[in-house]
Amino acid sequence: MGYMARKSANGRSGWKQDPDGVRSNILAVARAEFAANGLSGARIDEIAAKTKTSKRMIYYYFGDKEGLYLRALEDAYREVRAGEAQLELEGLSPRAAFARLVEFTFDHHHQHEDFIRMVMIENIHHGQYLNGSKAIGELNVTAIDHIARIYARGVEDGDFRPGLDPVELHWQVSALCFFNVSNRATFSRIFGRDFGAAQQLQRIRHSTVEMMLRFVTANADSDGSNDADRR
Amino acid sequence: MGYMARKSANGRSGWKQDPDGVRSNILAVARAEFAANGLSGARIDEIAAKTKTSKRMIYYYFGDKEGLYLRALEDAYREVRAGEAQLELEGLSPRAAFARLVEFTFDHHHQHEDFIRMVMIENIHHGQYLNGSKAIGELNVTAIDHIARIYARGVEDGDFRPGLDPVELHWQVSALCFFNVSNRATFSRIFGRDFGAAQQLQRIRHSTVEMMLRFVTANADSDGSNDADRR
Amino acid sequence: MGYMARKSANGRSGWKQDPDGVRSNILAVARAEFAANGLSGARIDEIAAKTKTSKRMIYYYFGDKEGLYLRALEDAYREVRAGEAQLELEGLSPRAAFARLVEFTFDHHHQHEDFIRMVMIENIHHGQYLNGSKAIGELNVTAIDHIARIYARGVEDGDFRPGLDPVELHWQVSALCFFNVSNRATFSRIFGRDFGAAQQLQRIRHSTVEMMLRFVTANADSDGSNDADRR
Amino acid sequence: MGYMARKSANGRSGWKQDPDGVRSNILAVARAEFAANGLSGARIDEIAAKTKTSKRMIYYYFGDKEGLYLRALEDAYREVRAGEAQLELEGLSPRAAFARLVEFTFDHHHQHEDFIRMVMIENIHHGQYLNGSKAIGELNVTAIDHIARIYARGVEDGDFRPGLDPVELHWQVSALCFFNVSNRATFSRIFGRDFGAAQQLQRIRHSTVEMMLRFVTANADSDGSNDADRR
DNA sequence: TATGAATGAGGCTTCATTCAT
DNA sequence: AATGAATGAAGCCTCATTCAT
Repeated sequence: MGYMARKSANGRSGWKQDPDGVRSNILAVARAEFAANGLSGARIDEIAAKTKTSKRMIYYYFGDKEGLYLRALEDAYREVRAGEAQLELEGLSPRAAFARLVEFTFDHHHQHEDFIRMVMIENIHHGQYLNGSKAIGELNVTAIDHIARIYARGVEDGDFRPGLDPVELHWQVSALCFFNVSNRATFSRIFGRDFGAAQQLQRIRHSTVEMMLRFVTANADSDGSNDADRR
Repeated sequence: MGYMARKSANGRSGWKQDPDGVRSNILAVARAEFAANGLSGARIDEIAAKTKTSKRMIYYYFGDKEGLYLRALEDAYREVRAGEAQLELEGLSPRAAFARLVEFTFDHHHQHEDFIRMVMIENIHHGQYLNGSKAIGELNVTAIDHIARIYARGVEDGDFRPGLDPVELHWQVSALCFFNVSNRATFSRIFGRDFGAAQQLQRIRHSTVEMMLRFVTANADSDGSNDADRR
Repeated sequence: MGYMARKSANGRSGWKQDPDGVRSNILAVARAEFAANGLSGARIDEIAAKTKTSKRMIYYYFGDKEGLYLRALEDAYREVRAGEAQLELEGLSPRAAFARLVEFTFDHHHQHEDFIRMVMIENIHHGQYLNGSKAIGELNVTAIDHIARIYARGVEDGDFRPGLDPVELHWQVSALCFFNVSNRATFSRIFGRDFGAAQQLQRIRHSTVEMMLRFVTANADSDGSNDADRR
Repeated sequence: MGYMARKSANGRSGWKQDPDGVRSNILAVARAEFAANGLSGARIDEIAAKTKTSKRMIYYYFGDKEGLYLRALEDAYREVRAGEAQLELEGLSPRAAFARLVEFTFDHHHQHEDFIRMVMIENIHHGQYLNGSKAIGELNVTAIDHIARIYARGVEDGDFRPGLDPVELHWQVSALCFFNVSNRATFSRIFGRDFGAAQQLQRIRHSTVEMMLRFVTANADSDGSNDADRR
């Protein structure tokens, strides 16, 4: 729609040409294909076929397969981060906000399997494409903001124990939520249980929230953090 | 080594004929290559070149690329499970044993990056090869035993709260330990911090143990598990 | 020639781009190679080498070896049927027309050994490729027309006996004419006589016409068709 | 059974070894495979797998694939000729004997599809293997005897017209009977009729006999053999 | 006589990419 | 901006055959 405006602006509305539309169409198809098959597994021909345009246009706009992959990857991050930005937590208590954040992350990951898969694929490639990306830097700075703010409020209130690192908290939440999507296939196979089933999902979602809350909560007594406590 | 014995047994050590040796040599190379490049990214020619034998023998023993991949995957599971079986926890208290188990899992995953990558790759393929594996069933039955036993002892002692599912505990430990290896590349890039650095690793390892202990510990008071507690 | 016209039409005769020309060139070469060596005996490399274009184009236009084979087979049928359509029999008496048809078939088969060989090869493959062909249906509908018309006229005139099936007549003519080409090699070897020699060919051609005429001719007396007549 | 005798003769009946048995087992399997798939289409591995012995033995006994093929081809001829020798025609009238011979040939070909296919395949190869065979000469001399004798008797009786060539008669009978098996697949496909169906087979069998009888029968009047007769 | 292991050569096919308009 | 035709390089795999015992 943004590009529609631009199109009519140049007074050529009868035209078939629509650069931005073509680009985003290609990107959407590419992301799905890369997510489904990996970088080397995806086929340019297949992507082109599912596109509204031709194979030649992919090269015209993205240079080569790796260029297309990188753009699709960046795009996936962009969309997911935009979704996360919607989250409204300011009115809640630190505990409630933190719980909400974990639940949201859990659900969000669950709903964006393509994104999860793109990240898996990029890690398979040792993050080499992301390392070469200029665009990725600006995208993720804010990812840590939510959790840092909530945690700070919780510590201030005396509800959360001090000394924890927001990035590590984010790391832990990510691990618990990401794994549930990324490793579902093998885990389900090995343990003969469908980890994608609604009920199972609910149980794990609940445990995840609980686990994170227990981790940040300021205990009256021991904090369980030193080896002496193992006894 | 089994085949070495056989080889020296027939007194013809200058000889080529050694099926088991050839097979395991191929498998070792294949695992490394698949782990490094994925299924479609790995090259049979490359694998063959790094082998003591020829490309032809790969087909002789494994049929095709997918057959080789599956065997390499099964083999990776087999080796990792064998390593886990070494763990001695019986003499320890439940808390100490549980902590030890988590540390072990963390370290073990860290030391077996190829295995982690094989599992990632298999998940990229939606677990389709593992689903077709007959051998995988018997391999993972015992994976849950350790944790189930420790947890049971902890509950008995009153140290751990009852009502938790050992498979889910295993799932959580796995998530926290797996993610640290699998997503290190992208996470490091995005947050500008090296999550593979020794110090960082130690911090996360410690937090992981702590998080799991806090999760299972029977609290005198609140358990933080219900929504009402969020307030 | 169709494509030559197109080529000169755009005034760029030095040019490579000529899909139809490339396609038909490949098909012509492929037919010859398949006819000479069979489906598995023919080599894509060999076909490509004899082509004006590259091996890659074979796959571009025909998908795979079997696709190429099927098209070559269809093409062989198409050409032969087109040749048969040239036959002008309307001015002749039924006997003369029938004789002419048999002679034509005999000569035509003789002149199109590649076609004969393609049909042999396809029968070696149990007709499986032809069974999968959509194009073949429309090609052969008219094959029976000539003979049916002539036979009808002959019956009307009282020259031919009624009750015969045009398809079976066609079958018999085909058998006698086809075999002469298809089995010449073994027959010549076994009976120590060159069945491809001009004189021998003439004798057999003559006998074939005679045999067919005797078969359809309405006899005044006995028709030789029932067992009682064997005596 | 022949070789069993020889085996016990050498007093080694406890042995597994049985050269002739192994040989004939290989040959039987090979013939079936070659007949089914052609020379280049057949697989040595496949043949070996269906054998009671190993692939190595094929090379031990037959040298190479072509050697095996030639022996299988010769064997097929041998068996078929032996079957034909069983035919008893002496007590019948020339007409009845001739009819019987045609019927027999028709049925015999129908029942020995593998033989038909071997001959087709050998013709695809321009008879090159048969040309190199020493054994084939002695096998087929007698093939013409039956028909020559019957024809001579018929001419003597005045029943058959003189001047025909027994080899050509054999050629015509062969053509009509062979084609029915060899080209059944394509013919059925093209004319949408199952030429292998029992009823259809009976009709063609009957026509074939009739056609040959009409061809040899001495007519009172015209014989339809010269061009003048076409009018 | 018999055999499992091994193999070089060559087959078919796919892939990302560029050409020429 | 857009395109159908064309392609070199390289991938996977199969085959008949031989080796060494």
